[in-house]
Amino acid sequence: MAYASALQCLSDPTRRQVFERLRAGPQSVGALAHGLPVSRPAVSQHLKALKDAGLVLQRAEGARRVYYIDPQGLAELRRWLDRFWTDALTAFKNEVDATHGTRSKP
Amino acid sequence: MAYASALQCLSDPTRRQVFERLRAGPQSVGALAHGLPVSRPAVSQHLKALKDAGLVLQRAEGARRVYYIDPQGLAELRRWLDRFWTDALTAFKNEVDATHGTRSKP
DNA sequence: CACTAGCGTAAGCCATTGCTTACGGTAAGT
DNA sequence: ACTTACCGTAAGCAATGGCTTACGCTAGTG
Repeated sequence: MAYASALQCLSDPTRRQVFERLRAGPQSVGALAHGLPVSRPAVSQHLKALKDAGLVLQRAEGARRVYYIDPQGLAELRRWLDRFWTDALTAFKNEVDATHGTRSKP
Repeated sequence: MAYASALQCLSDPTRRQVFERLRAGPQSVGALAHGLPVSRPAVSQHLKALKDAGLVLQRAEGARRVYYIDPQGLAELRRWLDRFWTDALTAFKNEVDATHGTRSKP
């Protein structure tokens, strides 16, 4: 259940901002910090959290570290949400049928 | 951007547990609290948060309040994630093409 | 009209956490 | 080799947030 850490990561607005900036493509830490309302170490910590959650990957490019989105992390989150979605919909439909058509508690 | 509050809601493990219990179908507050490792008021507060985030709905059934999942909240979260997913994939593919095939910076 | 069941809300406490400053360590440039 | 750029980590702090106990209110029941 890695979606738990992913959800917790994406709950923080600043961290989500970092993640969304990565959506356009790979970026270095400094480039990410430039334009965000927090310091560079803060961005670094957010990136570590995102990496631990399996949402981003990293490659060294000289002295700078370039981060980019890990599709697998997003995929797992999507699977969880999709499963949840279908389950909730069937439960919803069942409830409508039970309440509407016949008696709900025989 | 209501997905923000939805994400923050689902980040807490206990609150997510409450939400997942609702996946099977509508339930009252007491029924939800029974079996969870927290007190009933705690569950009540979680339900309020989920309701404010647009993830659950409520109906009065005599003295008891029955909560159930709001498909719309899930739908919005799904839309956000899907959009993110496609964007990230195209960026990923573009990067692979640029790094692999031709020059990345003309 | 009491009395109970079922919830929501308020106040308070404690843990978590996000941010900053400060420091250390590696890579590139001169 | 010295300096600069770039980054991760540690420590410390202030704020957020989840849980509990206590209280008040409404809906049924005798």
